[in-house]
Amino acid sequence: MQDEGIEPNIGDGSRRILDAAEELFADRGFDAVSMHAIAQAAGISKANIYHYFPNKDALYLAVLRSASENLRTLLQEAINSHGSVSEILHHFANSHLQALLKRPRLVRLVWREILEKGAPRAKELAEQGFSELFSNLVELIRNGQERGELRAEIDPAVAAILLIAGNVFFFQHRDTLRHYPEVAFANDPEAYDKAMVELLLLGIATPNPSS
Amino acid sequence: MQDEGIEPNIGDGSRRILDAAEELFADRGFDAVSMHAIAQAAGISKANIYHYFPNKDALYLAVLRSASENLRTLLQEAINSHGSVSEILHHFANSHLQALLKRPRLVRLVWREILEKGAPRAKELAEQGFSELFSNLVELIRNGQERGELRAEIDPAVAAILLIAGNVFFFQHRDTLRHYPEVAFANDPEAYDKAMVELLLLGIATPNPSS
DNA sequence: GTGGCCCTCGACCGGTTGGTCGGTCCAGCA
DNA sequence: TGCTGGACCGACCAACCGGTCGAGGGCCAC
Repeated sequence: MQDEGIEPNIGDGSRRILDAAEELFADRGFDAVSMHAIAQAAGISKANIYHYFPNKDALYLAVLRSASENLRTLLQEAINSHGSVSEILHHFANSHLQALLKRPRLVRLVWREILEKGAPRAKELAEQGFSELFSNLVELIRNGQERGELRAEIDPAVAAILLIAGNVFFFQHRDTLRHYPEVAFANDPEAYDKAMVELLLLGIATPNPSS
Repeated sequence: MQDEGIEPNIGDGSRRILDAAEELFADRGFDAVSMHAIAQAAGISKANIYHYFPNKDALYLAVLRSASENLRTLLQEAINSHGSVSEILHHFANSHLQALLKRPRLVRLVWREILEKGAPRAKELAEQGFSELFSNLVELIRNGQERGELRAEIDPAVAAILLIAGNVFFFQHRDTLRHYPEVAFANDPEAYDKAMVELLLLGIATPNPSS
C-alpha cells in the first residue's frame, strides 16, 4: 500500500541518522559512504541504523525523499510574486538562487541523483522539484508574452532554461568563479542575478535604431 | 606521429584499460567501479591492470588526464571563427554544444570530478578546459563591445556564463527535457542554440514598452 | 518482582574490495 | 640454442563492506 502523506516514523533517533547520512551522501555519493561512517557521524552504532532502516538503499531513499521535499518547498517560494514581468523575473531569479545557496547539501544531493546514469535510484523523485519550477516559470513567461511585456517570438522554454541554468551554473561553480579576475560578482549572488535578468530582458546586442 | 610526449607508456594494452575505465568511471563514479569490473570490461585480468598502473587512484587520474586533454582540444575548436559578433556567438554556441554531445562520456567524467566535494582528486585538471573556454569567450564578447556591436553596459562575464550555462544545462538534462511538452527542441540542439543566442542578443523584453 | 517492549550495542557472517605474488607465455636477440 | 624481459594470469591476502544476531538495559504495566 501507499504511504499516507508523511513518513510515519520520524523520531529523534532516525532524524540524527538522516542528518548525518544527508551530509555524507551529498559530499561523497552513495557508494563512497559506508554504513559505519554514517553511524559514526550520527554518534550511534552501525547495527542501530538497521533498527530504523531496513538497508542502505532504503536509508538513501529516505534521505533523498526528505531532501527532495525540503528543496521543493524551498523552491516553491520563488514563484510567489507579483508586479511587472521584470519585477517578477528579478524576484524569481533571486529567490531561486537564494534557495540553492541556503541548502547546498540538498541541492548537491538531488543533483547528484539526477546526473547519475549507472543506477538511477530515484530519478523521478529528484526531478519533481525542477519539474514544478520549470513549468511555473514557463507559464509565467507566457503570461508576460500575452500581456505584451515580453516579445512573442521567443520560446518561453528557452528563456526559462536560460534563467534556471544561469543560477544553477553560478551555484555549482561559485568556488571556481572566485579565482577569475574577470568575475566581479562571485561573492555577490544578488548582483549576479540582477545583471543576469537585465541581460536576459534587454539582450546583449546594441539596440537597432531602425527597428 | 603517435608519440604524445607526455605519458611515456601509452601502448595498446593500457589504451584498452583506459577506454574501459573511462566509460565505467563516467557512468558510475570512482567508488562504484571495481578493478575487477574494469578488467572484465577491458578483457584482461585484474592483475594485469597493475602492470600498467600502480593503483586505482593512478588509473583514475590517468583517465581523467586523458579525458581533460581530449575535451580541451575538442572545446578549443569552438572559439575559432570570424565574422560579425552575432555570427561568432552562434558558431561558438553551436560548436560548444556539439562538442559536449559528441563525447558525453568525457564531459560527464570531468564534470563529476568538478562537482565532487569529498575527495577532489584532480579538480584543477578538470577545470582547465572550462578556464580556457571561459576566458576566450569573455575576450570575444569584450571585443564585440569595443566594436560597438554589443552593449557596453553588460558584464561580459555574465553573458559568457549564461551562454555556457545554457549549453551545459541542455546537455545535462536533454533526457529529462524530452518529457516536457513545452520543450520542442529537446532533440534538436542546433535549434535550441539558435533560439538561445538570438534570445541573448535581442533580449526577451519588448523593445518599446507599452505604447 | 517479572514479563514484555523498544533501543542500543558488540560480535559476527559471507562476500567483495584493492592490491600482491609466484609463475607462465612468448617475441627478440645473442 | 638458451637467455631475457615485458605482457599476462590464477590464486591468494588482509581489510572492509552491508547486513544479521543475540544479548543487554531502561521503562512501564501489572
